[in-house]
Amino acid sequence: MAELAEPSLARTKEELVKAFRRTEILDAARRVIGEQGMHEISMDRIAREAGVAKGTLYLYFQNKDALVESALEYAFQEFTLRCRQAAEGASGYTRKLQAVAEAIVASNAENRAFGRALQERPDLGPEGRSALSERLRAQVEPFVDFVADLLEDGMRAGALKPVGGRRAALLFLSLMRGLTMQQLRDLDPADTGAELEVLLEVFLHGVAPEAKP
Amino acid sequence: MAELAEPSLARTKEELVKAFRRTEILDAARRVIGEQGMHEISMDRIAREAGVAKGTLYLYFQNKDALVESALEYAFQEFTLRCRQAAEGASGYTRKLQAVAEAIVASNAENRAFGRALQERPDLGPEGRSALSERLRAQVEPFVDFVADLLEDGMRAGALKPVGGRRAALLFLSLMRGLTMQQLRDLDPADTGAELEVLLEVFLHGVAPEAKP
Amino acid sequence: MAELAEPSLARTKEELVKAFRRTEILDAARRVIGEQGMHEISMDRIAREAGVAKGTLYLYFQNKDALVESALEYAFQEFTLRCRQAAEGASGYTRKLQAVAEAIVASNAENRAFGRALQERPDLGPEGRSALSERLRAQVEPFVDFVADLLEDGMRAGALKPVGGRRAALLFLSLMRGLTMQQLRDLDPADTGAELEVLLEVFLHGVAPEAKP
Amino acid sequence: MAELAEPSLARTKEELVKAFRRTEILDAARRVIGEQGMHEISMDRIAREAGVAKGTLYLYFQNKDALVESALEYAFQEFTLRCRQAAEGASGYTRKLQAVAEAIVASNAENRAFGRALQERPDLGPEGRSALSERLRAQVEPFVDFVADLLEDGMRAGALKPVGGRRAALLFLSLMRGLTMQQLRDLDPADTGAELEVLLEVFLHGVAPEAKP
DNA sequence: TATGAATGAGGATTCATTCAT
DNA sequence: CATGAATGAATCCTCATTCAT
Repeated sequence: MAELAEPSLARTKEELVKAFRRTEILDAARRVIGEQGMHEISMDRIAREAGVAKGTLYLYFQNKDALVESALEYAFQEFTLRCRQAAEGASGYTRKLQAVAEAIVASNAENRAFGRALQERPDLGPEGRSALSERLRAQVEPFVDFVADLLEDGMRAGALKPVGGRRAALLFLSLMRGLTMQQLRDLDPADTGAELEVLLEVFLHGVAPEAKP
Repeated sequence: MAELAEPSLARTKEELVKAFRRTEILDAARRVIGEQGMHEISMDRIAREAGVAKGTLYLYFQNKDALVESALEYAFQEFTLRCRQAAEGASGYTRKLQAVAEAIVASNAENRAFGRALQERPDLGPEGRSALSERLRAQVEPFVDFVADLLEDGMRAGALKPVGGRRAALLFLSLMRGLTMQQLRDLDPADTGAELEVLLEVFLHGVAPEAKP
Repeated sequence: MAELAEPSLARTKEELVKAFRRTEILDAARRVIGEQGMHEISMDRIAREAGVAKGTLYLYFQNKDALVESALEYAFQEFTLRCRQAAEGASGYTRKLQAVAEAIVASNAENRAFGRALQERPDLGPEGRSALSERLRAQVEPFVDFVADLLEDGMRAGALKPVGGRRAALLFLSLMRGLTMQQLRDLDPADTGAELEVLLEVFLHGVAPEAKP
Repeated sequence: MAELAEPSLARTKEELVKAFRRTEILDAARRVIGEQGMHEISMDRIAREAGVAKGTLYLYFQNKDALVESALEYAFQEFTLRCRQAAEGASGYTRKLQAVAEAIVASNAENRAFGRALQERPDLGPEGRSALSERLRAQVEPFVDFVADLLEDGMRAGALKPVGGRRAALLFLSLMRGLTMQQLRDLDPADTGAELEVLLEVFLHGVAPEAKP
């Protein structure tokens, strides 16, 4: 019986190894992207970072585009998951929002690739609907929707103006992106919390002083 | 006399011609950046667009990076000027802010290079303080300050919460960048106005419904 | 006893299996050569066609050149055998020649590898006396001699001008190669018979002494 | 007036230089093909042989295929021209044929590329109708026709059996190809003349109607 | 000063071959 | 023995930069 089981076990083991290697490469690619940006990376550099030969990359990915794309997808998946988990772990619409915001900040602090990708995606714009774009968009859209749903829950609860969940989500994410880029550039991690607080305050209540009736 | 004057005139004329050529090249580069993005451009393409030989580019710029950098600087200068003029042409802090926002949107609609640059700058981040970064930052900072001043005027007049002009400016510009990127990607120009209105509303008053006393 | 016998039997069996595998690989290689030509084939493709792993090929052949060479040798052997059998099955010099010609045409129709090899051998020429060349020549020469003998039989019987069997054989085979290549390229199989008839007519009546009544 | 003429002169000079370079590269490619065959050549090798940088090749040819194709075309053109001139310089159908045969032999002796190409063309066969094939075929067909016309002239004069000029031409060229390959391989140049004589003898008396006394 | 032909370093990709399992 | 993942040398091609004219 053990003998019968072995092949399937072996197959599973090999698949695990294969999946592990793939992930190692994606991790390496993510690191390189984080350091050099999406546009300056070379297969050589990724291979060195991953500790494999150049040719090996082509065993796991059809070509450079596919590899980069997968790496971004992978980075984004992790990022998304983290944000969703953060939201689940909090109760109340405002706290959920704050949790997501903190997850974004933390993700970015640990892994620059996502911030880079957010910053550099070259495939936006009408002429840029490349294959790369398609797969990434398939990741980005659900995430925007997730934030939008979060905000719409708040609206329904009367905690939010009815500006439309998706619009509000995009505005919120724009603000977060700005913070992310400050982080990438020069922000002292210690200050990020304070900045985030201001950001949420402004998002929720605006910069104008409250009208006194 | 004409003969004596000519050399100096010629020199002046030559300088004019030289400056003109430089601008022509920068314009061409800006167009190419707008079309293909910062990372896909080639010296060949710029030369063709500018109607000069490839070698000529190196008479006016030390290398590709310097040329691209100058082109972005140039695009940014024009953009900045336009925003300042818009602000000057409006009275009252809120109207000034709106005017600036409209100038940003219009700039972007007419010239994609600036939006592209905003989107793709690969040189941010601590390790990315390349020569390119330095010069651009020298442009970006004063512009942020300009917006910050605008907002601080509002604060002083009681029209703004005291969140700090610079912080408020960065938040505002983050929101504007989000809109800019939507524009680049797919936004119907007709809708941009509506989106802008929502954006300003949120920036000023937030998404939370006003507290009812 | 069975146990004692087994090892030798096993060895024999293994040898059979080994020989069989070898032949399978050669067959696969021949098919691939027939489809893609000698120069476009890859070890990968051969392995896939043979249904074995790439590494296995190296258990049976030292390297790609040796494998390709053996495959051509193998194809040529079969071809040669077929021609010899065709000659044996016919009586009379003219009929034998015709039978050989038909065997060549048929071989080529069924298996393009030989025609391909004939067409593409890159190793001819003084500087090209590669290892590949040597082994193939060891196959080609006897075949030319076989045709030469056939023709010399005819000469001896007075049915042929005394131009020398080997020369005549080479001329005959040149003509046949031309027909083979027409076949490879575009010849309608139905027309091949007619072309062959013309070919033999030209060859025979050129070399046959004029009949003096 | 001289000044007006100059630019056009300069242009002509540059064009000459350009054409010269192109020819130099084609010559180099032809040499390399002659030495290593069509399939083993690399752009590196051609560049070295031509004494230019690798990149330079791409100024004159779009890619490797285009270069190889042009080189074969070039080699074939020269070959064709030589054969036609040989035919014009001789009178009488038999002498013309002999002159062409000698031109073929001489071409091949001086320049192996043509023989190689004849030997290796990988683009024959139904599946091989590549772009390369098209251009080469456009060269080969007229040459076959030229030989066919020559032979048909002989037929009309009664010096040839009516087997069809094109068929006869293909048979003749098959025989010549055989001789060419012998040359490439090992034939002593001194013997080539004798072989050629036999070849013509066989070809002619095969196709010539039998003299009826 | 302007040109654009020439350069060659650099990058993506393929594939024969090896070797640990 | 058989496997097929891993390797890395080899190859095509691009493009920023130089320099003779």
